Amino acid sequence: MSAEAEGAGGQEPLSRERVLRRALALADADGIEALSMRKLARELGAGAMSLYHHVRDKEALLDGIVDLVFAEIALPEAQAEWQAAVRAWALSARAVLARHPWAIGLMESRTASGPATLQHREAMMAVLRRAGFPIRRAIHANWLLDSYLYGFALQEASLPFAGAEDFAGMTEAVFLPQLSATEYPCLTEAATALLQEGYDPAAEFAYGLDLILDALERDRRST
Amino acid sequence: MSAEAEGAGGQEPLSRERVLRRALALADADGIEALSMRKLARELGAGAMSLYHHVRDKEALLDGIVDLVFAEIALPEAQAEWQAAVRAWALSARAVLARHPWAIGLMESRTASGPATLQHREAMMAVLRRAGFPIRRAIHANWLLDSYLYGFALQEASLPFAGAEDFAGMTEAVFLPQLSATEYPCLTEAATALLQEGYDPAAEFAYGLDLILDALERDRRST
DNA sequence: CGCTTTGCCGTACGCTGTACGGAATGTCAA
DNA sequence: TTGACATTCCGTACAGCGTACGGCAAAGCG
Repeated sequence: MSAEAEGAGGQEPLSRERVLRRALALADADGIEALSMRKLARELGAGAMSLYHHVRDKEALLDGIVDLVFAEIALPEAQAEWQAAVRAWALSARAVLARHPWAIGLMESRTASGPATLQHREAMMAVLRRAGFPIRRAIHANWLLDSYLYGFALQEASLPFAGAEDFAGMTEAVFLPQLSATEYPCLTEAATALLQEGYDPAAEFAYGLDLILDALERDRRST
Repeated sequence: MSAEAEGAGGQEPLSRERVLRRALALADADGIEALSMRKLARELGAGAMSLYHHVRDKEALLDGIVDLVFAEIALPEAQAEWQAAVRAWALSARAVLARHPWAIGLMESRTASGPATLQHREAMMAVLRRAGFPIRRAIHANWLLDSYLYGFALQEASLPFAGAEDFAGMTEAVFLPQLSATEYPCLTEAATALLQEGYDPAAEFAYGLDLILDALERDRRST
C-alpha cells in the first residue's frame, strides 16, 4: 500500500499538488519513460484530460516534479562554516538524486528552473559570498560544485547495478568476461581492484567532493 | 544542403553506418526527441521497417549514435605529460558534448557502453597509471574528471541561450526582471556581474578543470 | 530448374500527447 | 427562484509513435 490505494473512483478532488505527487511516485516506481498522462490519470481515478486543468502540458508536469525533487535537498545552512555547509548540501543532494535517478537526465531539456531550484542556487551563493569568495570566484565555485554533483549523479544513475552486492556479482559475471584483458588492461585491473575492496558510491562521491572543497579553499585564500 | 539531399529514392543501399550517421545528423538538427524511426527512414528514402535489418531496436540505434559522439572526442595522448593529456582530452570532450547536447541526457538510461566509450576509459586510465597514480587513486581521479565533464556539459546544455550574445539579451530581458532582487539578492548580483564581463562556457570549464588538475596532482604527490 | 537466404516494406496493433466540444457542478446577481 | 457564468471533468478523435508479422523481389547455390 504505497500512498493511498484508490484503484477505482477518486474521492478526493484533483489538485496540482496531488497530480504532481502522484506523478513523482509513478516516475520513481516505473521510470520516467513509463509515466504517461493516461496512466497517471488512471492512477488518480480520473480521466486523462482532467489533468490538463491542473497542468498546462506534460512538459509543465515534468518541470513540476523536477522541482519537487529539488525541494527534497537540504538547503545549505547560512551560519555554518562554508565547507561544512557545502559538504552537507552536496551529500544530501547526491542521496536525493540517487533516489530519483530519472530527474538528472530530465534537467538537460528543462530550461526553466522552479522556485525550489532557484532557492538552492541563492542559498549556495549566499554561503560562498559570506565565506569571502569574491563574486566571480563564487560563480566559479558554484559551477564547479554543481557540475561535479550532476555529473556524479548521472554516472551513478547509469551504472547497471543498484547496490554493492549487485556490483560484485555483475562485475564477476558480466564485465570481466567480456572485457578483453589484452585490449583493456587498465580497465580490467580497475575492475578487479574494485571487486576486491567493494564499491560504495557515497564514499566515492565524498572523496572527490573533499578534493574539490580543498581546492576551492585554496582558491579563496589566494585573493 | 546538409549532408546529401536524397529526398526521394535512396539509391545507395542502407547500412548500419549510414543509418547511424543519418540519425546523428537528425538528432543534431532537430533534437533527440524529434528523432523517430519513421522520420529517419523517410530521410533515407526507405520504409520504416527496413531500418530494423541494420539495428535491433531504437534503443540500439541510440546506443550507436552515442558511441559515434564519443568517437569524436580526442583520445588522451599516452606519451604526453599527464596534466596536459587530460586537459586536452577534457577540452575536446566538452566541445563535442556542446555540439551534441542531447547525448548527455541519453547516457543516463544507456547502461551498455560502446567500443569508443570503452576505448576512452581505457586510455584515460592508462595515462593516470603511467603518471604514477596508484590504482585506487586513478579510479578516483577518473570518476572525478568524468563527473565534472558530464555535469558541466549537462548544465551547459540546459542553459536557455546558445552563445555569448544570446546571453546578454536573455539576462537583461528575461532573468533580471523576473528575479526578485529582494528574494534572490545573490543571484541578481551574480547575473549582473556576468552581464558586465560576458560569459564564456569554455573559459568557465577551463577554470574548474585547472582547479581539479591541481588538486589531483597534489593527491598524486602525497603517496 | 528449384531452393533458401537476404534486404526491403505495407499493414496493423496498441500506445502516446492533446485539441475540441460537451456535461456536470458550484457561485453569484437579479 | 431563476438565469448566467465559471470551473472542473471527461469522451471522442487525430496524428504520430515503436515494432510484430507476413509478403515480395532479387541473389546465391545445389
